[in-house]
Amino acid sequence: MRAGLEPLVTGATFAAATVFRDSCVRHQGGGPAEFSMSLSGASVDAVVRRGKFLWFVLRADTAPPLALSAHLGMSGQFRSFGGQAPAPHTHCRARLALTRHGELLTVDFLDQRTFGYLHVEPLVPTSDGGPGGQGSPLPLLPRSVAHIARDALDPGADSARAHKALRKGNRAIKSVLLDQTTVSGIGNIYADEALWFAGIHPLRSADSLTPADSARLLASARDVMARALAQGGTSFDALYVNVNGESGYFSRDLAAYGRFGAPCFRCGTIILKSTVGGRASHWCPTCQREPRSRTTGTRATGRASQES
DNA sequence: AGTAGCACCTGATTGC
DNA sequence: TGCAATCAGGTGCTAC
Repeated sequence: MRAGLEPLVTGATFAAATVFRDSCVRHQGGGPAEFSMSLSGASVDAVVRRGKFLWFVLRADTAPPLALSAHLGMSGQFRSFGGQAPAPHTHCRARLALTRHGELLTVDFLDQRTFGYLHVEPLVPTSDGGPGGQGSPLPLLPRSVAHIARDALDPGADSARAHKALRKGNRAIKSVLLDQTTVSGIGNIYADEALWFAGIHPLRSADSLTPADSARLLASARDVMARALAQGGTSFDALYVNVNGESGYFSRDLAAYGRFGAPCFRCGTIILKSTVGGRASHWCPTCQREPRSRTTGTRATGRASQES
């Protein structure tokens, strides 16, 4: 999504912003009026991503500099239209009108499940140093992204630090992968895929991983995310499309997620499904062996009954 | 301090 | 055909 937006909006200027559902700007203290006012006349210098957080860096004529931050939640999309835009879709929560080289550009924010949001907020110095994230020209992050760790694919990520963070605590390793303050960008699908590739059971406690385990796991996560990115993401239906409304193709290549009851591609064992930390989880009981109870004698937390 | 659980929503699908 | 229950790719707050 970031890569699709960047060439369209870099150098463009916001002319107007219309909010169709107030809750999509719920993090904007002054509501829709403040949101529209903050954007009006602002130009876009860059489009940056860190994990699942995306932001448009606004030209810095203010102190502190500002960004238009976005999170797509579960079902958010951006759709762009050049020239005359069609009537807004039922799920269109906000419409952004921009101009560039005298041309009109419309960017709609659609979101069926309304977990996504937009807001204009200050950019602050990063706590982890270096560039703000992919696409960023500045060592700054939106205030609401300051607590998010670097992306698994961020070339500037400190992998020694990531390995250490990944192996901390006794939570299920899958829960740690989903915790965006450890390593960001890994969601429920890519967590299951990374664990399958690395041969690690989702309920293994994080502190039971060896350094070799965590290295293999992070490498698997990077690999699956890079392959998904090259195919335009993981689309199951019309809810997950790019800025032109087109689907990605990675769902064809999933090895674990959504394959409950089907044979493992490595060993043929039937893939199981259960919940870990409240999230649907899929794994091969042969390639990803069940953790034995730990030295404390307690059972793995979050263990749930398996579906038959 | 760290973590589990729930709240926040809409809509498609499944089962009765 | 209708209605209720269930499920969905995320995050952050609250209560333990």
